[in-house]
Amino acid sequence: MKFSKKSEYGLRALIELTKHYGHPITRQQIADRQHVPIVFLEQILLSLKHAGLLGSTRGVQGGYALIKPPAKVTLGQVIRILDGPLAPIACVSKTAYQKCLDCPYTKKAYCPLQDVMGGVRNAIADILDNYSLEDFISGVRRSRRSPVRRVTASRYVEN
Amino acid sequence: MKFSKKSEYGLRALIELTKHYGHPITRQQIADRQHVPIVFLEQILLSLKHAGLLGSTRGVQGGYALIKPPAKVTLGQVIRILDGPLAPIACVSKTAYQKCLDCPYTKKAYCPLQDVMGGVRNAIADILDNYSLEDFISGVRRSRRSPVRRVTASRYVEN
DNA sequence: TACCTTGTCGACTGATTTAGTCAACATTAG
DNA sequence: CTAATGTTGACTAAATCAGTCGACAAGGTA
Repeated sequence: MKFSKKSEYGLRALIELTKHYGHPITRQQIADRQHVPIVFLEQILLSLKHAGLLGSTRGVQGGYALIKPPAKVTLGQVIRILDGPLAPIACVSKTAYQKCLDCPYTKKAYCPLQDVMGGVRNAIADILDNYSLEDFISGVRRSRRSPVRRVTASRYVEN
Repeated sequence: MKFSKKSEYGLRALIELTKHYGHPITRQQIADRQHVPIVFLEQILLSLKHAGLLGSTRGVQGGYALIKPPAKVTLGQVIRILDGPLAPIACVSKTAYQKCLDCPYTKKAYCPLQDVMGGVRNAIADILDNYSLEDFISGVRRSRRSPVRRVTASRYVEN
C-alpha cells in the first residue's frame, strides 16, 4: 500500500515547477533542489508532459514549465498519471474498474471487501482530488478546507 | 497504491473464519468458498497464525480457527500483518517510520509532501482501524459508525 | 501398528514492477 | 558551428508478487 518513488519524485518536482510557475527550469535544477536522480526524473517529467501538465522548451535557455494553473492541478491527477488508479483493489475503481472474476460474491450479493475498500478509495480520493498544487506549495494544512464533499456509498467518482 | 492479493485473499479467508468462529475449518473449505488458490492460501493462514490471530489443529477433524474475538480484530491489523504499513510513504509511518534521507526538507522545515501524505495515512487508518471483522461480515455500511475520531495534523497513531 | 488426513516449513520459480542507466539523436540560442 | 538542453527507446539489476513443490509432523481411526 505504497506510492512509488515515481509519484514521490514527481510531486517533489512539481513543488519546484509550481514555485517557478511562468518560467521554465531545467531538469538539473529540479534534481539538485529536490535530490532526485536526474535521469529518472527525466522519465517522470516526460510522463507529465505527455499528460499535458508540463511544457518544455529545448535549447540553451530551455527547460520544463508547468502549463496549467497550479490551482487547477490536483495531487490526485498527478498520482494517477504516475502511479495509476488510487483504488486499493481493482473492483472499486471507477476509472480502472474490473470485475474480480474470482470473487465469490456475484453482482447480486453484497461484497464486504468491496464495501470497505470502496470507502478507503473514497477517503483517499477525497483528500487528493481536493488538494491542488497551489495548496501544496503554500503549505495549507490538510485540516479540511472547502465544503467537505460527503461521500456516500454509491458515489464512486473517478478511478 | 494497491493492496496485494495476499491482503485480499487473507481478508476473504477471514470472512469464512469469522462466520465459523468457534470451530476450525480446513484450508480446502476456505479455498473453495472464497476461490483462493489453496497453496498460496496456506502461506497466508500461516502468517496470520504466527501473528496470533488464528489457531490450528492437525489431523482428521483439524483446520484453522479464529482465536481472537471478531470484534477485537480490525482490518487494519490484518493488512499490516500481510502487507506491511498502511502509510503511503515511509516518512509518515509511525510503526515503520524512516526519515527520508534524500528529502530536501530537513526536520526544521515544513515538508508539503509529508503533510499531505500524513493526511492520507490517517484517513486510511481511520477507516481500517475502526472496522472489525465483526462489522466486516455483518455488512455494516461504512457510513461512519461510532464517534468519529477527528484526526489532527500532529496525531499519527500507528503506522 | 498402519494409514489417512490435515497442518508446517522452507526452498524454489516465473512474471511483473520499480528504480534506474545509457546511448544516440533533435532542437535552439548565441 | 557548437554548446546546452530536451527526446526517445532500449536496456538492466533488484525487489516484490503470486504461486508451487516436496518433505515432514502430528492427530484420528481402523
